Amino acid sequence: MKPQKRNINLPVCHSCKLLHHTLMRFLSKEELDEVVENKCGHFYPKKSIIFREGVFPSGVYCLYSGKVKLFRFGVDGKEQVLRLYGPGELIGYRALVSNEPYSAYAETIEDTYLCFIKKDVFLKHLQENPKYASAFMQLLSKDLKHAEDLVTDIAHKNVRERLATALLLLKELYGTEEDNKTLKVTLTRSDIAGIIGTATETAIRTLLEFKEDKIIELKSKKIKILDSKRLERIANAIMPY
Amino acid sequence: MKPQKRNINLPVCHSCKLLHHTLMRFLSKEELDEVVENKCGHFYPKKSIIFREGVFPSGVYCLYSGKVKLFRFGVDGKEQVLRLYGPGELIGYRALVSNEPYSAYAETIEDTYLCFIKKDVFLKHLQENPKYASAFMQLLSKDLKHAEDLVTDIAHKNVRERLATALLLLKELYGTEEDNKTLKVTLTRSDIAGIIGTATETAIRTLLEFKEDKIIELKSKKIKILDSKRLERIANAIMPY
DNA sequence: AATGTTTTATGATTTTTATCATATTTTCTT
DNA sequence: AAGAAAATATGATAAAAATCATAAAACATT
Repeated sequence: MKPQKRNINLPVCHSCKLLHHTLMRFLSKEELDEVVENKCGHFYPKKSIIFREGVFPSGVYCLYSGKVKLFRFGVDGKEQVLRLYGPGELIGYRALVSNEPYSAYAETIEDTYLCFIKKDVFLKHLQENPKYASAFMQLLSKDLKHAEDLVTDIAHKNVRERLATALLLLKELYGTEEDNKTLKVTLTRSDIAGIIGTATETAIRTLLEFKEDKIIELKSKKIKILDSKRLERIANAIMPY
Repeated sequence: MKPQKRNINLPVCHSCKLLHHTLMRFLSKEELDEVVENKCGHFYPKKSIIFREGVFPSGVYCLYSGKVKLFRFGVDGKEQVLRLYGPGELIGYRALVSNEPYSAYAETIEDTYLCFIKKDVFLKHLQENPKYASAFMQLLSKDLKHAEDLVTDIAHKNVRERLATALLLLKELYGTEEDNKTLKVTLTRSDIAGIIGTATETAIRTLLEFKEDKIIELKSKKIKILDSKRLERIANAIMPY
């Protein structure tokens, strides 16, 4: 049988190695105590759903380790990835502050540990700690800019340009292995199609095109970026590529 | 010669008819005094630029009357409209709170009056007034949701579906004339193309298709919506349309 | 190691939309 | 009101990407 989501002990925030990479670094010791009392750790195996569209949030998730994708289904029934998350990032706050049900799905793309923080504490700190609130506004702003970038890219870049953009983003976000070239994420072709907003077959073909052009190397799901500069030129539609 | 942007006296916030529709309703009388001392009214004729990509913001704009579009240029050189604004709405806060240059252009789509509020006061109130801050977070969240909706729509709806979506949005946002059917906004076909992210010719053809189908009526730039229900079905890709 | 399932790959075809060219209409300017 | 400029309309064609079908490879499970 498949492994399930389960409760797990994770470090208290004060001693969490990620504290200084998270929003929580703006909380006081006392506030952090409150968080610790109102959080609990979870383990989600690869490909498990953290939350679903339509459900009302009862808190936020803080990613400890692993990788998560936020996505929706389009009217054509295909997945569109809106955002990828890595360690230290908060997930699911948009719907919470809007007092709305989630408008997207969150799913792990590899085995993931995270903390769930209860709504009340999170909102209380947002109300009471101006520095925290201010950092949170910057986070929302950054998300908004990212979403607007995505709109412009999907509307005005072709598949080749979007794939190049996505590969560079994946390198930036999740990093590479010791060779400095092989992406640390493992995604199916259909995940990649969901990221760039295209059909799976088209994503496959474009990846193979890049391979032909010696821009990348493919070893099953592993992608090795041979020529970042070239990808940048393609991503920004600088002709000739 | 073309009329230019010019300074204009607009009501003090306390007696502004729009106060209760704006974010500023969360400010105290004293805070509102400060805003009044640090704002100034402007008139922008139709088709004038309010701000440009790349410039650092020195405040926010509060729309008094008129209509504004926020847009970017895609790598293909075509406009993509990210957001449309109407009376009572704040414009240009995203870049301000991120401490970044504008990442888009704002342009009036008709003669527009607005107030410019200086950065320092705006940020001060955001720091000091938790209710104001909280309402602002909700605004950012709403923007984020809207941008994510746009991503999904552009990636997974076809032109017909996107045009239907846009026409309904225009009706909702800017309303209709006395007949309850004719849109109050006047947009060029190329503006519409920019909103739905397509080529101008395609926007024209799809509008004419809707006219053929008796869903809308076109009288030069005026669009009359004859069958909202049908537009909704098209927008949500409910087959048969 | 064998088997079934999922993912990837590849070809052929269709559909959608962009592009280019040009005509017509509307709007603006004098 | 006339003339110029801009916007709209329309046809022909090209390009990009989706879809459908099927084969091959990779992966998971027993």
